[in-house]
Order: sequence, then structure tokens, then C-alpha cells
Amino acid sequence: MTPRKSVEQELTKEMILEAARGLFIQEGYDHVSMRKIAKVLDCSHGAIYYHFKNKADLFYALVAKGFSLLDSELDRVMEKQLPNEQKLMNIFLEYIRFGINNSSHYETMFLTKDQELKSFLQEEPNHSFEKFTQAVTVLTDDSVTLQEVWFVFLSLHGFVAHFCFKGQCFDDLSVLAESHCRLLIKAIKK
Amino acid sequence: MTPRKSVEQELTKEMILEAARGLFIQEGYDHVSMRKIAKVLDCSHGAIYYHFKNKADLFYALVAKGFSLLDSELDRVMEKQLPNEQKLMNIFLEYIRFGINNSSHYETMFLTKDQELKSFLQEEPNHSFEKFTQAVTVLTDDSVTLQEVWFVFLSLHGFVAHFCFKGQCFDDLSVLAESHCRLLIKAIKK
DNA sequence: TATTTTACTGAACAGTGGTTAATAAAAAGG
DNA sequence: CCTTTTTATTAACCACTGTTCAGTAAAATA
Repeated sequence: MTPRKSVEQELTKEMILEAARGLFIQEGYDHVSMRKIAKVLDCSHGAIYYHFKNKADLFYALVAKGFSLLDSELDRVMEKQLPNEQKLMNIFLEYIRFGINNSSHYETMFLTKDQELKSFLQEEPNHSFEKFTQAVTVLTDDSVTLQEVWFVFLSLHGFVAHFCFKGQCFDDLSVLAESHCRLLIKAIKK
Repeated sequence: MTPRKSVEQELTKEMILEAARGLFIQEGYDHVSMRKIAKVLDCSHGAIYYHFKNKADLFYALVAKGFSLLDSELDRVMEKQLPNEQKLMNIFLEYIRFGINNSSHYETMFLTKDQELKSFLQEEPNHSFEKFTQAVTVLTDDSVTLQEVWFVFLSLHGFVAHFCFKGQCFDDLSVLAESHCRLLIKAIKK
């Protein structure tokens, strides 16, 4: 039998998550098998089950991480010392930046259709959306309706989703992103 | 062997497409098997291969149909006797309606990473997008910039993409969709 | 050094999937 | 009525899937 690896190349949850994220993003949940992940990690597929209960559990770990990352990104901007409208612009831009720069996380968070997976995700997206809503509401002095928040969120989502699939980086898009956010603010301005 | 069906219940391409369409929209390409389609049609899975070369071919027939539907839907709106701004509103709404009601097609058009499926679609998405751009340009008397067209497209795309993955139908969303489009028009108004 | 624990391997299981080949029955044409 | 064509059924093939598990060697512990 092939000998077990020495300790310096021991498998960790982090290593598995990293490999899995790359694959899930590139090929989607369904087209990624435990054996494929194992091949990237150069280990047996059985090994992954030592660290994660099953495939859905592994995926869920990735998504949960993505949402907490987005949450803290929002908090960071809110704590800045800036006028409200500039903060709003910052929130929008940071959302896009997060999505583009963490396209791997983002796609797993918002762009999966799998029923089995959606049953895992009920709390997290709602929580993130509420946090986003809260921020927008505060920064517009409560002058924004729920429909307007949805409008903003979906428009930002469209920007991120589209360029996620194009595989571009944020710096190449910053001009278009700024114009996008400017138009968003114009749309919800009273 | 179970006898072959009598002629009045003979299988047709149309019957297969109809059954397949419902399944693809509800469950997505990957989760629909030829056997599942056959079960809905109450026929053997082999029978489908008499009418379609393979699964991708069957799906492509659906998608091509969907694109031509979107095209003619756009034409229909453009020929209406309406003020430009109302026409614009209609164009936006029809785009969303198409995306939501044909979520499986839409995903294939704009949101799939599957190389096998992408290879089938080269011409159709570009053609539809150009048609959309053309319509927006005309209806705004050429007063719209390229960045604004992008803004509109990405915002509509975000709406569709989000609710594609939520698996909701258009009727439940029509109010939100209208508000979305109204805000879009407000944003690009001079 | 001996034992236990930890981390892992790879075979096996029980499915599912697309696709095809052999075959049979209904319909059409004569 | 017989033959041919059309349309369907079914079994079979093969690749692949998630998951479990008995076995095993390295590492930690005693």
C-alpha cells in the first residue's frame, strides 16, 4: 500500500476548502466530484471524508465563510469617517469589489441552483441582505423604500455576476463600476 | 415485450420538448435525465433518441426556440403604438419576463460554465444582446451612453440571475420587476 | 520500545447517467 | 395479405457518483 504522507504535507480543512472552491467555481457543484477534488490535492477521495462529513457539508463550509467575509467588509466601510453619500458610494463599490475579487466565494454564495444546497442556505443570504438593507437605510436617512433597496442590490448583483463569468479583475472594471454606482445613487435620490 | 403505442398517442418532437422544458426549468440541465423526461411522457427513454440525437441536442432545440421567442417579443414591443418611455419600460419588463420564465435557457445563455453547452451557443446570445442595445438606443433618441446601456443591461441581468437561482415565477415578481424598471429609467433620464 | 491514536488508502457498494444495439410491433404501401 | 418502413421497447454497456469501511502505516504517547 502507498505509504501515508509525512506530516509536513498533511491534509488540512483549509487545503481542501481551497481546492474545492477553485473547482466549484470553475465547474459548478454538480460537475465537481469528491474524486476530482482529491486529484487536485493529490490524495485519495476517502481522505476528504475524514475532514468533512460529506460533499454538501464541504460546500456549506465554503459558503458560510464567504458570507462572513462579506459581512465584515460591510462593517469596515460603515466605520469610516465619511459623508453619507460617499459612504453609500463606498458600500456599493466595496460590494462589487468583494464580488469580483472573491468571485469564487461569491458564485458559491449567490449563483447556485442546486436544491440540496439551497436547503443548507436559508439563514446566511437573508442575514447579509438585511445587513445591506440596514446600511443603505441608515446612509439615506430612512428615505429609501424596500423596493429601492432591492433595486440597488440586484443591480450590483448583476454587475458582479456578469463579470464573475467573464473572469475579469476589479481594476479593469473600476471605471465602469463607478459609473454603475453613480447611476444607482441617481436612481434612488429623492 | 410491451407493445408499441398506437398512433393516436405517438410521440412527437413537440411533446418531448414540452415535457423537457418543464423539467429543465424546474430542476436545471444536470438534474434532468433522459429517463426522467421519458417517465413524464410515459414512454421509454430510448424513444427520445429516435427524435433527438442526444440530450444536448434536445436542450439546444429548446434554447434556440427561447432565443427566437425573445427576439420576436422584442419586435412585438417595438411595433406597439406607445410613447418611447413606455416602450422602454416594456422592453425592460419583457427582458425580465423572458429570463424568469425561461430560467433554464437564460442560465445557458449567460450563466453557465459548462463548456459542452456553451459550445452550442455562439451566435444567439450576441444577436439578442445587440437587438436589445439597438432598441434602447432608438427609444432614448441616441441620448444614452455606452456606460448607461451597460448599466441597464447589468441591472436587468442581476434581477433575472438572482431570481433564476431562487426558482421563482414572474407573476410573483411583477410588482418588484416594475419598480426595478421604473428606477432604471429614472437613472438614465436626462 | 511498545502501544495507541491519528490520518489516510483503496476496494467495494449501490446507484445514476447517456447512449446504443437488438428487436418487435404498428402503420403504410403494394 | 404480405412486405417494408417507421417508431418504439428493452437490455446492456460503460463511465461515473457519493459514501462507507476494513485495513495500514506514520506519529504521538506511555
